[in-house]
Amino acid sequence: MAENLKLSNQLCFPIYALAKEVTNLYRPILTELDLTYPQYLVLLVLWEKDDLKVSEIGERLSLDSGTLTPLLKRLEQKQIIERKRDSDDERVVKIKLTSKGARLKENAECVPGKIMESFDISPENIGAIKKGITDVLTQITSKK
Amino acid sequence: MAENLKLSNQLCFPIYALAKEVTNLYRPILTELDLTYPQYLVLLVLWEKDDLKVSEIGERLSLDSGTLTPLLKRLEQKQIIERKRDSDDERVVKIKLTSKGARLKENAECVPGKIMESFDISPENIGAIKKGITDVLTQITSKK
DNA sequence: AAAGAATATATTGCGCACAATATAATTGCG
DNA sequence: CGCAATTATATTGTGCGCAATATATTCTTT
Repeated sequence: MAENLKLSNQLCFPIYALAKEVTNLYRPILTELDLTYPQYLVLLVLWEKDDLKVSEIGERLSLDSGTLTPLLKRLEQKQIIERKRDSDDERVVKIKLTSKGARLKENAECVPGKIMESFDISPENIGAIKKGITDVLTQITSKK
Repeated sequence: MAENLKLSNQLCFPIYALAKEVTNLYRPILTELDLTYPQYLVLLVLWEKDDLKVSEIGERLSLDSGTLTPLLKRLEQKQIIERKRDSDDERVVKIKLTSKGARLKENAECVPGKIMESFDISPENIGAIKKGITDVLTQITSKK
């Protein structure tokens, strides 16, 4: 068998598999907060800086409007955010946390810790792995 | 702002983002073969060992029947595989490559090379990154 | 000021990914 | 043997993720 087509020789399959495992790791924890992992990511962005355009959230997370629009509408339905057209530029939709959305942050404080418990690795090793991953990531994305 | 909720301090976000970038990298290449990345993964498994149960493919790729059944039906429609109930145990569906599916392998030989061109990293570094990722992966999955 | 280009978001359609449930076949136990 | 438990796949429903396209607004150029 051609070596290059063996699953065990693939680099990308572990990346794909790990990403799935990671979101599975978050699932039970985030379900308690009635959130999905992508919704949680959007909130991480908003907790850091509120009142953003859809496109600004998209840039941060590499997600387009086809993904974000329905996701944001679901967050709106849960009254975690507000979507409002910008009066200065009616093309723009600004996303603002509601008070409920802002308060949710306190409940989310414990999430990273719970996740890290599953990673039974030293902080240094985590740093090294993260560096490896982000290096590959910046390389791929810079190539476009 | 609480440091632990900063996006830039997350380990899992780069993993999530990298997995998306990777499938985006495969997309134009696999589109030429009329395949998606998960379909390609199924074929990697079958090219290595043919005539597998749905569950055996699922174990290999960590995918359940909810994902695989429709995916395999699409591969069947493209006449790349055959789905047939096992006569010994009618609960089991065996997946076999068609001659077209077997021939597709030749056209796929070039895929890993094209992908690796996008990773402008030395083989040693790729190996190290892969090790880091698979280590985390086995750790998480062994914890269940 | 009007027409056309550019921009921002929304919509549609398709294919995963996974939980929950359903269906059908097989096995095991009394 | 007969029936409950188990096993294997299928179905349903929800939520991404992304390409392609649509719609609406703003900017540009003349």
